[in-house]
Order: sequence, then structure tokens, then C-alpha cells
Amino acid sequence: MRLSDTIEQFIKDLMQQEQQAEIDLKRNELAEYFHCAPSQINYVLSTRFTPDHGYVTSSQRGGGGYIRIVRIVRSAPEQLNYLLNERVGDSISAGEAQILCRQLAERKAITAKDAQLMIAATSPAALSAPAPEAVKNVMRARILRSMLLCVAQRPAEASSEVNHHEV
Amino acid sequence: MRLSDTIEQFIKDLMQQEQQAEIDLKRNELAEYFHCAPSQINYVLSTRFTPDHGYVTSSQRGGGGYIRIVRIVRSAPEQLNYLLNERVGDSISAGEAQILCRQLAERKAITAKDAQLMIAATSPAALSAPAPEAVKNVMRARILRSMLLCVAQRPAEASSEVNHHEV
DNA sequence: AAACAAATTGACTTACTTTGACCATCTTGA
DNA sequence: TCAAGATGGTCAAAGTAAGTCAATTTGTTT
Repeated sequence: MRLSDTIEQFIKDLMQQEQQAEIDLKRNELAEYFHCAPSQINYVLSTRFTPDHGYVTSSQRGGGGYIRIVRIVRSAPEQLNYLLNERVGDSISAGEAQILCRQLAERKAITAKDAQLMIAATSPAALSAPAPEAVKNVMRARILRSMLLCVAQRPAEASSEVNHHEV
Repeated sequence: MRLSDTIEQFIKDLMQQEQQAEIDLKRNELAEYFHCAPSQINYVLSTRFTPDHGYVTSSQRGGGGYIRIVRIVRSAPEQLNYLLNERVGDSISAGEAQILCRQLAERKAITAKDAQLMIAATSPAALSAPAPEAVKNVMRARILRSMLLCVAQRPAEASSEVNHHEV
């Protein structure tokens, strides 16, 4: 078994056994534990804990630094993947983004307010900066992607957002 | 937990428990209490109690010297207005945007979820497109501004932080 | 075996925190 | 008045920890 696979499993077991959808790790400790280069940990993260795999990671450098891994629970990973990879893709127009956000709200995958904010963030006004339309569409896609991942990461809301309508 | 975080929390707890928007501290006493260099206190102030964080500090040297921390009090509309017209401006970094959004949530001008969404929309990941940092900061400012306007426009929420009845 | 893909490593970079030496300002008591 | 003492401020260096990238190695496929 590859070292990367072992590390992947180790992390997943940790999350499993702590019943947590979120876990904080110390990159250097992990690397030492597995007798590997610290950057190996980054490799594992970037090949096995991506949004496509249903995870989002973040980190903090410096003293007391950490790597945080959050498993996306709010939505089925496949559906999110569809949205992210096929619907949004690498580039999307303001109009398409708006339609998508409205639909998500209508299906109660996100709240009406989330939708407003997401539409505002991807509106022509928001991106009326000095850049050709093509570049703007690329940025829009990234912004939208970023917000969708954000929504997917947060825990489901109590009563309102019942789980039949997922992102 | 980092020492700086501990000190930050300690100060906030103090203000909380005294129900005061203002507090005077003795730098050396604090440093001694936490067994750290006095300048550590300055570090905490300059990274966690800036105007962006919603605080203003002042101090007095010499005998009977002190450090005074005052929490800025503004209504939600005032705060939004200030950010839109004075603070955000034409260009803003991801870090600054994050601090401002967190601050808005802390003041309950927006919900914690709105803040997460706004941070996601202005994060480095969201704008990791082919463009120099300066251009990205300009775009970030427009995106943030667009979202702030969106929030400012929607009707004031009742007692809504609690969105049990979101639908 | 050649070609391609995946994994591993390490040098270099960036980010955040802690510490300490030296500086500036204010109060107080001869 | 003014020197001594008491504070706080600044800044740069050291310490800690994660990120990037490209070269190399290992494994798989044809």
C-alpha cells in the first residue's frame, strides 16, 4: 500500500473515530509519524481531500499552525460535484450565475438571502473591473464555486432546511 | 492555543464581564500575568484590536501609565455605511475583507452565515485567477461592495439571527 | 521496453508568533 | 528644575509551521 494511501486512511479513521466532520492536524507531526517529507501531507490533501472528494481544507501557518479538514456533509458530494464541475465549470456569465442561484433557492438548497448575496457577488457590477469579459467569467466561476463550497460546508440548519432538498 | 489568542480572549472577557465598551490595562502587569514579553501585548493589540476589528486603542507612558482599549459602537446601518463609503474603497486585500466581514457578524449587522459567504467570495481561492494582485484587490473591493449593498438593501431582520423560520 | 502516471523528496518561500534590545514619554521627588 | 524611575512603543531577529514547485523515483500500461 502506498504511503499516501496509508496517510489518507489514517486521517479518515481519525475523523471516523472522533465522530467529527472536522479535524485539525499538525503537518509536521503527521510527517514525522509517517517518516516522510512534510510536503507529502500536502500531496495527500491535494489528491485525496479535494472538494471533488467531498472535503475542504484550510490552514494556518506560524506558531500554533494547523491543517483543518472538513468533510462536506450538507449535500451529497455527487450533486455538489455536478454543480461545481458541470454546471458552473471554468467559466460562467453573470446571467447564468443568477439563474443558477435562483434555482438553488427555489429548490431550497440555499436560502433566499444566500442567493441574493451570491447573485450580488457575481453580478456585472461586482466584476466591472478592468478585465476582458472572458477573464471575468473565469473569476465569476471561481467566486461562485467558492461560495457553493462555503454553503456546502456549513452544518444543515435546524428545521427549515430539511434534507430532502440538497445542494 | 496561541498565547496571542489567549490574551485576546482574556481582554474581551474582561470587557464583557464589566459591561464596558472601554477598558484600561497595565501593559507590564498583563505581560507578567502571561509570562511574556511586554511587547507581546502590543502585538496582540496591533493584530486583534485595530479599527478594522472594531476597536481603538490609546495609551499613556510614565508613572501611572496605561493602555486603553475602546470598542467602537455603531449601529448596523452606520457600520455598513462606513464600510461602503470610507473603508472598502477601490482596493482591499483578502485578509482585510475577512476581518471586516467577521466584524460585521460579531456586531450582528449580518449573520454568521452571510459573513462566511462574503469571506468565501473574496477569498484568495475565489480570485485565484490569472491577474496580478493589484487587479484582484480592485475586484475584491467591488465584490465586497456589491455584497454590502445587497445586505444594506434588504429589510432589517426582526429578531432573526435565529433563522428557525427561514423557509 | 517505452511511455505515461503517481508518489516521494527536498530546497526554497511565505506567514504568523515570540522575544529582546533599545527608544520615547510621563510622573515624581530632591 | 531636573534627574531618576516608571511606563509604554518600535523594530528587527529568531522561532515555528505551512505552502510551492520541480526533480527524481516508483509503478502501470501498452
